[in-house]
Amino acid sequence: MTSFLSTFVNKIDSKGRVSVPAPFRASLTTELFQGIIAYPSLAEPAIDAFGLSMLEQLNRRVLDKNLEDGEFEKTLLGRPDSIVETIMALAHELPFDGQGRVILPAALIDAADLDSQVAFVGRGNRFQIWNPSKFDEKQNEAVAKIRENLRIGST
Amino acid sequence: MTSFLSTFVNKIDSKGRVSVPAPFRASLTTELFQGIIAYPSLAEPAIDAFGLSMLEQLNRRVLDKNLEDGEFEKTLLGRPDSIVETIMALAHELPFDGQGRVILPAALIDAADLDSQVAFVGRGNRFQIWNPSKFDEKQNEAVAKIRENLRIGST
DNA sequence: TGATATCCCATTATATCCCATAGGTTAACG
DNA sequence: CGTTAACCTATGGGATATAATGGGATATCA
Repeated sequence: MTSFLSTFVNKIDSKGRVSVPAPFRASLTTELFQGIIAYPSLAEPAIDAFGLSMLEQLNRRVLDKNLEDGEFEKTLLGRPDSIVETIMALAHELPFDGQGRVILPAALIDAADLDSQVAFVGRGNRFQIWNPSKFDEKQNEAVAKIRENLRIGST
Repeated sequence: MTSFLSTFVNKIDSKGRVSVPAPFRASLTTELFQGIIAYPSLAEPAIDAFGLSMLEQLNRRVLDKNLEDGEFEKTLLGRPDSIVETIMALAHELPFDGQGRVILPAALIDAADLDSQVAFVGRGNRFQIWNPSKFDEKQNEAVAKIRENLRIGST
């Protein structure tokens, strides 16, 4: 099972390139497509990302479901509101260059409000890309909330 | 598994030609027919498209289903009202030119209300061609709906 | 033979390849 | 045990390749 851990902050260079942290790349060495799938998070101001096989798993599940229902028409018609279809349209295939960098498309830069530096945040089976200062805030809030709950629970 | 991802906006030139995005063409390199199958979406103001092998796969499944149901008459007599057969009649084979472009027939231009620019929208196992501004609306609605569901689900 | 579609070549912006360097870490070795 | 060597990661930049697009010339068809 591929697994993304820890947080790394890297620079976006003048050509828009940014190094994917080596430990994350190491989790993707077995992927056929050497690169990442990335799309704007629908829940947060960040980019969600993982390897191609994760996406294909999603895709195959949709197709299999249609076919096993005998509803192959759905493959033709699509389901305009399906989450998977919406994400397919938003997702980008970002290949690694020889040095393990990717170029983030403008749409993703905007969605996560990225600047010169980006934070790669491990989330287990996927990872996220954040504006480092926004992530700090988010993280502090999350930690505070957990501590608050612990405090209440322990009294 | 061929898979169409992301959204690309390209121009229709004065001769009616439009480049199919290189990543989509790359997903079709193994196809016998070098081009796309395209038909007006029955669900949305857009063009649905994929490679020939996907069409053949669907065709085969319809035939198999008729035969295993013992409904041989359907194969011989046809079911003019079946979705698959209706789409067969609406579909166009659009070959790539040397530069990977296709010419969209007037019927498809009309169906999707296309103008000088078109959006190629990856949908996993197929892709769509939209008027870019109409697609923006559609996509924004879809994202808003998903966010709404997330918000409700998380409370 | 006129209209439409196909082939071929040119152009420009962008992305990719390749090489180079700096810093840090690990390995090797006297 | 300390010093040197080898390596890897992140980063930078010049040269090259590719994608999208435009347009002239040729072929095809009714």
